[in-house]
Amino acid sequence: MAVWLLKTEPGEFSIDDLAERGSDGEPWNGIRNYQARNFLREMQVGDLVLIYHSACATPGIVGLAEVIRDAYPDPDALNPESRYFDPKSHADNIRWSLIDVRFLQKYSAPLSLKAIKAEPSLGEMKLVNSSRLSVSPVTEAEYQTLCSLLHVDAMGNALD
DNA sequence: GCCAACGTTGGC
DNA sequence: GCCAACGTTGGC
Repeated sequence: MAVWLLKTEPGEFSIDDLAERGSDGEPWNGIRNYQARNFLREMQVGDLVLIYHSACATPGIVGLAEVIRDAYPDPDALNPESRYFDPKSHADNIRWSLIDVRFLQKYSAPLSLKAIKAEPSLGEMKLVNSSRLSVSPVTEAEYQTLCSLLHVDAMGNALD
């Protein structure tokens, strides 16, 4: 089971919005970057997903989700009415993919980007050194360190 | 709102 | 296939 990190702007779609979706989950659409898309295609049902809030007052990791549907072609790419319309995609060749995720946890104490950057052993995180990538893998070691800083277990439950 | 970083596009 | 122009991301 792999661990990933997905960015979202809370003004667009926040961890609270994901929580409201409950077990139905949410299609994580709108990824329009090849590197990010390729990571999406590697994701599998059951993989864990750290949810990161960007472009907000305190950017950081705010919660945990899980993948509930493997990557599939993004129908928005074919819809001229969609903000995610892609004129270069065609019905027999859609360039973009998405996955579905569902809410697991909202951390009572989020982990800020500032705190992540302050931890030397997290210096190789894609989040840190490839800062514009909206979908990125998290290594097992990185995940353990993050959980430790968040004071949670691997399933996001608070440790006291 | 500024702007640095960087991915994408398209002319040549 | 190079690279300048352009658009987007996202921290600050």
